[in-house]
Amino acid sequence: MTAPTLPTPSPQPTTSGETLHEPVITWFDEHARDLPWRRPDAGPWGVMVSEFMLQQTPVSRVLPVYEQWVARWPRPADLAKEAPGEAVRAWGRLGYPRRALRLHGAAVAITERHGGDVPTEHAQLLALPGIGEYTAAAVASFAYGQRHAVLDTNVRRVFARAVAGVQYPPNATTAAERKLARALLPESERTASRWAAASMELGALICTAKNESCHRCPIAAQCAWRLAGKPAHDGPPRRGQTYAGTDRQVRGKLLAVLREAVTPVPQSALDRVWEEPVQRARALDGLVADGLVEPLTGGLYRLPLT
DNA sequence: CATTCGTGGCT
DNA sequence: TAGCCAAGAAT
Repeated sequence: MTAPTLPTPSPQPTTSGETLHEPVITWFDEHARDLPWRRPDAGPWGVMVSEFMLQQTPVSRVLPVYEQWVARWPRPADLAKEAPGEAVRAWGRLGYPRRALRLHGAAVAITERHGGDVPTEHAQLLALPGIGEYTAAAVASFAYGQRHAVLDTNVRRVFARAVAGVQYPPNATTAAERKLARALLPESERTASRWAAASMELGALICTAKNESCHRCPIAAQCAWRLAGKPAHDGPPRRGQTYAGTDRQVRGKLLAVLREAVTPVPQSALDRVWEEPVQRARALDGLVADGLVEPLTGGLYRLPLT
């Protein structure tokens, strides 16, 4: 606190990991949300279930469904022995129901190939259906405390602002971002996994896409974007996701009917969800092709039993 | 590398 | 109100 006898650092990289880790982790220790998948009793399977559900889906919507899932299927083997359609039904209205199918498939693979335990190796996780670069790193880091660059949309935004000095990261993850994430990764496993969770939480709570709260940010003083006067994003506008009138909307309506049905549904019932017959048929075909819907003889449909 | 794939709350 | 946005993966 006194006598700054050390020479002023002024390092080459304007933002080193050391200048970020400590304040962000300290902030996290104080402000982290108490989420069920962060509690010790969640275990690797709970972490994995949460990661599937959180893909493109807000925490608030995941919470109730997560609780139901882990209560009903406390281990991968419990889910594996269910019909895949039950996973789709229990997915409810979380969206992107293929995730439910993939999570079920991952549970089957874990049961068959890994003795029922969520694998610990990044490469093994990556080989499971529905697990990509981000989720593999997240599970390895959050569930097993390993040292991985966990690069989700929140972390990418934090890096874009704090380090690159721009408002938003590129549309798709770039090699430069991966390189930066690795360079900023703390040396020790323990610190690296905390850093992963902390930097993600910072993006989710403080360094948000809109209405960011710089006044509460632990690294505001070093943030390149803020220091530059928070310039607005320039370049091509980011493609908005349209929804109304798309096949996705039709698929959603079709699947909603099938989720509610206890017995196979006749074609006529599905026809009522959408007027336009060509698009309706295309959407239903797509669901069948994706394995989300099982066609039976006699024009009946149901959620997949196998 | 660009698209596709749900859903609902918020501004 | 009509976008905009939310812990991506697969193709």
